[in-house]
Amino acid sequence: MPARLKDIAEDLNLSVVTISKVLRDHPDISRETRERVLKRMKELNYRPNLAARALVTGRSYIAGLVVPDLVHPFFGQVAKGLSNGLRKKGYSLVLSSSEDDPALERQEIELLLARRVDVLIVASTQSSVETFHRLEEQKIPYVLIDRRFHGLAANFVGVDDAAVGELATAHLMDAGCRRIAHIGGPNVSTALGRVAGFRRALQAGGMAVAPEYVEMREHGDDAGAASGYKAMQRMLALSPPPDGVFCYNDPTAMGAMKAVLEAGLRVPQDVAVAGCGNVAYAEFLRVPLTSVDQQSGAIGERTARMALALLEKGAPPRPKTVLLSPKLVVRASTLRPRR
Amino acid sequence: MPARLKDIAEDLNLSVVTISKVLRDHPDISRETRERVLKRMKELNYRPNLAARALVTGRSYIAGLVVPDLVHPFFGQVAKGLSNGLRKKGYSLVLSSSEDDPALERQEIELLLARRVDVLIVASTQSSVETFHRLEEQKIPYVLIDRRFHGLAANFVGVDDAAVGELATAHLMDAGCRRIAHIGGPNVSTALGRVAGFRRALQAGGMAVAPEYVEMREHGDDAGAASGYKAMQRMLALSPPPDGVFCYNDPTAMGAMKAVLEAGLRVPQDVAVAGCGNVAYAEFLRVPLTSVDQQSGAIGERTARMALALLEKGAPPRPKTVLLSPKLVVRASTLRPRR
DNA sequence: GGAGAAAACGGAAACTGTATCGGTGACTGA
DNA sequence: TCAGTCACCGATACAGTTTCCGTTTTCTCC
Repeated sequence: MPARLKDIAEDLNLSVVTISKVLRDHPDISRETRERVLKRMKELNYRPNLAARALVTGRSYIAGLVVPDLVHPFFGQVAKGLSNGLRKKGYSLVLSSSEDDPALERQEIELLLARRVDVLIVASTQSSVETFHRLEEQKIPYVLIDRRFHGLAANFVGVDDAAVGELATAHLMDAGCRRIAHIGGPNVSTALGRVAGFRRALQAGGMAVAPEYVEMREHGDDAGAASGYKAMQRMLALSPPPDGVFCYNDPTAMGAMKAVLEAGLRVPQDVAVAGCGNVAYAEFLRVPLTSVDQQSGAIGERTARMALALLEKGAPPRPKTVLLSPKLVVRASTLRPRR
Repeated sequence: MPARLKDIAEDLNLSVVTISKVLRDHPDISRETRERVLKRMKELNYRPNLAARALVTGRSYIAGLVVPDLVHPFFGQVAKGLSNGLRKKGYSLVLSSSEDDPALERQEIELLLARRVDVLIVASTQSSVETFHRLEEQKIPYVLIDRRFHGLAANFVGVDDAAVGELATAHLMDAGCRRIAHIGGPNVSTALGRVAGFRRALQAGGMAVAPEYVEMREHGDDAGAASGYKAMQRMLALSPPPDGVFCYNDPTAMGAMKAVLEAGLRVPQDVAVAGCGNVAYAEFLRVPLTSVDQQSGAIGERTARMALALLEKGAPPRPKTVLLSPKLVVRASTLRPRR
């Protein structure tokens, strides 16, 4: 059994209150007693029972994180940044994976609430905002990351998805592509934002958006590669086929690239490929992949900052939005000679 | 404020004890009261305060996981498998990243202990076993994963690292390589096991182990690619250079491959390359990479099983070891015509 | 009708820590 | 000498739940 305040108190003929005060650096303890107590604490290697503390203070010093998929490097990076940011203030991170299942996500959120987490951070797969309205009723501070909801005024940290789409598409146009396609993702804000940026960039460049060049696919991120592969195969059968494609994310882009190469075409000469996410290994791919960096580390860090601010300063009158600017990382998959 | 047992009790003119019993499906409650209580719980959407419960039962229903790096896909997969396995029994996972820093790891373990986690799961970066002896003194159940310690009898789940080395090396020999090199990792059990397997396979095949063909590198996993790149460059300057290389992990292999290609040599014809980890994108690399699968998903799942067994059945008299068999996944990077 | 048992419920302590407020003794200053 | 102040410490009352044991009521059966 681990030592308790009471044990130390008895050993030293003091009251638990005194020990507790030492623990919390309360001023009205003499230097002498403080040292005796600290010494004894060390000997017993005492650790306060945080569950007990949470019970009385009403603060658990736990943040809950719910992500759709831990294996996705993006969420891994976010979790890392978050964990590092929170650690400094003594917060722990409890992690839930929703497996891209809205029902499971709700259930996990319930569990986290039962644990009385101080703040909730979620990359949601919900299609409705009801869950979050409930959180607001109960005044649970929460931060949405990556994906957000139209019409829900919530604290949010993520990348500017429209800018992602614009950036990649403009770059493809710049690289000389004339028939630019898009392979998109499921029906969440990220995918919608990116395709919107894609359209906007094409229009700004005076190019039409051919409907057959746009395909939005419902898939988990893990199936991205297979999904991109199939979509690209279909597009290559068109005549004329696209000569550039912007993909919702990097796995999708990898699948698309595979389809292009298998069809006997070259990347980037025949079809230029750009992705999003800037995965660590983008450089080592078949053809090194041009990708839009989502700033995942920064998202984690900014989210930690926002979460801590919520806890320390209370909820701001108007929820804050942090929109990070994406950065284009150009590699061989779009590097083709200008003509 | 969330509802408490007391609130429900007062509303219904019952005692908290009764409500608590309903909550835990205790038999001695009439069907009628049970239903009244459940109804009221639903109305208030009551959730038991798990911190309070933990305090009295002494069980937090929390498992602590400490990994060196969340971004590494291996640990992401383990965390996912673990989280899924534990969820079924109502356990949550609190996550700490040690950033490959032994001191930080110890500190995080302390924090988890203060939270009174029921079980600790750690992929340790410690060089000494002292931390774990302390855990044993305090009778904290724990499971080591991935990396273990010579001379420490602890519950362990991981892959058979010697088999990893043997499998990859034997395969390279089989592919006709005559001068096989190894680029190894830092001084932890995984790297040591793999190099041991490497040596054993060579000896079993009647080949000598040239010291200049073996390089063990201290690096975090993130720096793996850079590290593999440098090591390979050095080896290619030897005469004769190796014609096959088994790398500690996939990032290292990617770096090595880059060095080979930059030197104007071909993979696999001039140098065959094998890695370990079987990362999701191995198929899409410059040359699709042959890799030994570490069974990361299975590790997570088996660890969850073992952790739950520890909690339900108590610690077994002798710690158990689960050694998973690695599987070789052959791709183009070692596929060369037999002569 | 009364013993005994079963069913349904509740009182009180316990878990470990924190907050609040009050108390004690020593010293100050007039 | 005595009120006032300060430094230090402790009694008590929680926080929300479980557990142990006890009580009350009803039922069964001879």
